[in-house]
Amino acid sequence: MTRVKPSSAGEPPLFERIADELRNRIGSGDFPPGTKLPAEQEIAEHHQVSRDTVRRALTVLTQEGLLSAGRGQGRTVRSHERLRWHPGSFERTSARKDLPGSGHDAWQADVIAQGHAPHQDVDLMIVPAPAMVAERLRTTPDTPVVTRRRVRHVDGEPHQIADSYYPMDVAQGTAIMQPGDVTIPGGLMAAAGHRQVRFVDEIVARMANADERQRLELPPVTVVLEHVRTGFNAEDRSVRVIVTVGERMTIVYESDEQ
Amino acid sequence: MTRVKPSSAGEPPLFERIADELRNRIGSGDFPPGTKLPAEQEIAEHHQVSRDTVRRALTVLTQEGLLSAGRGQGRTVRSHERLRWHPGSFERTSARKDLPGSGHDAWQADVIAQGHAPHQDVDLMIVPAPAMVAERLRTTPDTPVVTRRRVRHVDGEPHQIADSYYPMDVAQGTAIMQPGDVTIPGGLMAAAGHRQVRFVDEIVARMANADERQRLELPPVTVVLEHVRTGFNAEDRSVRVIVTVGERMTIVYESDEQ
DNA sequence: CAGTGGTCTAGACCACGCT
DNA sequence: GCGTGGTCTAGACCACTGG
Repeated sequence: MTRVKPSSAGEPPLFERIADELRNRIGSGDFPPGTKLPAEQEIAEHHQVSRDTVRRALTVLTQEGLLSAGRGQGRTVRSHERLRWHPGSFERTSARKDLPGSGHDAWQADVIAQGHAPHQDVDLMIVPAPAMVAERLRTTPDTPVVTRRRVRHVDGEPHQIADSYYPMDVAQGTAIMQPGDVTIPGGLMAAAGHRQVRFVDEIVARMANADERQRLELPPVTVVLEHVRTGFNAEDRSVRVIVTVGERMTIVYESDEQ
Repeated sequence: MTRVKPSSAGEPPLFERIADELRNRIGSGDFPPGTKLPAEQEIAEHHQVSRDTVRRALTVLTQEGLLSAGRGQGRTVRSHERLRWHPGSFERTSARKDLPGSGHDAWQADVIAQGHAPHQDVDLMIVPAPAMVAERLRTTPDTPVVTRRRVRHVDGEPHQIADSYYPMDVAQGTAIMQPGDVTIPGGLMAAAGHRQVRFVDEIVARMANADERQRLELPPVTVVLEHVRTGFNAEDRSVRVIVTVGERMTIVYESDEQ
């Protein structure tokens, strides 16, 4: 049944119809998350099409984030839950959310509130500034900058990258240079004597690059959200850039209530 | 030259190396926007691989938004300019940006400021509420709602979709029901007697669906940004949902200066 | 080692745009 | 109508995972 007719007149191509059918069955709960799909061969015989046609359908669904991939593993329906992230409240309410001594920053508190377990790995490095960062820190590309590279995990799975970049002179001799996952009440910027009084956020959708695919353990050709926050101090100098990249997350901004 | 070696040991697959090479040549200005690439056959012969392998490389680049596609048209390098959109300022500064009688709303002013020509098509319809909208308007799916469906063009090309949804009782008998591209100083909500005092924005990256591909004239499998704004009135009732979907745009939020 | 997905080929036919 | 990209097939071989 559900037999797909060979490329009939005018209508959408075979692989697209197969993709649509599978997408519907996933969406309708027919194939709940965790379900292992039949092998490509099997689906091909079932629909009376070539294996390659089935592969094209499955590739589309994989790129949409609905299926996992992997040699020798078969294909599994992924959970489609999206974690909500509130970058707007990160700075403003940090004083309230950072329970002193609790060891939880605003992101971790946010994840816990959504019923999941957060965890992050942090690497402290000095690197030549990537072009995008250099531009925002108003310096020349390849100038050395301090970066704290974070991979944030949720329930043990890598979930988002959050790399922050500081000019050398800002970071030098402050808590910013402290390695590991440190939580400082009031935030690293304040500890460094640079109160962040203003920020600009830029949000973009794009494909993950090779580095991101590796750090987040993503299949090839995956869509990610990129959020770049540039922070300015009281002298209106940009003193920090935070690049956050994640798949399957929802960024949430709420207007100030009045 | 630039001859790709046949699938050698351990290293990345052929099609990926070809994709990387072309991506670099595009990025380095070797193939500036507007350049027409050689035909698939030609590239295949040049690299001594099958046409299918070349197609896979080109498909990746197309999905990354670097190339245009199309039967009988060849492949062209697309402009990679991203338009900046400031949804945060849309509501707050609308009073300043809506020059009375100028016929320009905040979005149009934003586009003009970036040196481009805006234009929008508006359709007024009454439709059953899509699940996502129903949820945010706190009603049941398929309840009739009023929608103003916009396609916003930049320099004559479709650029983003901006569909707003209102509960029937809110829209009834107000300027919201006025067809066409109307610009009302102060905004439609105010004209309808519902001052929007608070909003929640949700931002997601995903693949374009069939409807969006058609309205925005996108190739299959394209990444889009989706921005959903839910507006609340003084009684904290959600009275409007605006769904904005666009490719190659940057969403910008700026913190309030102090 | 059996089964699965990932890469690659060679060829066929179709649909569409351009000139 | 020619040249282009889009779909589809059949088959080969490889790389990885799991029992």
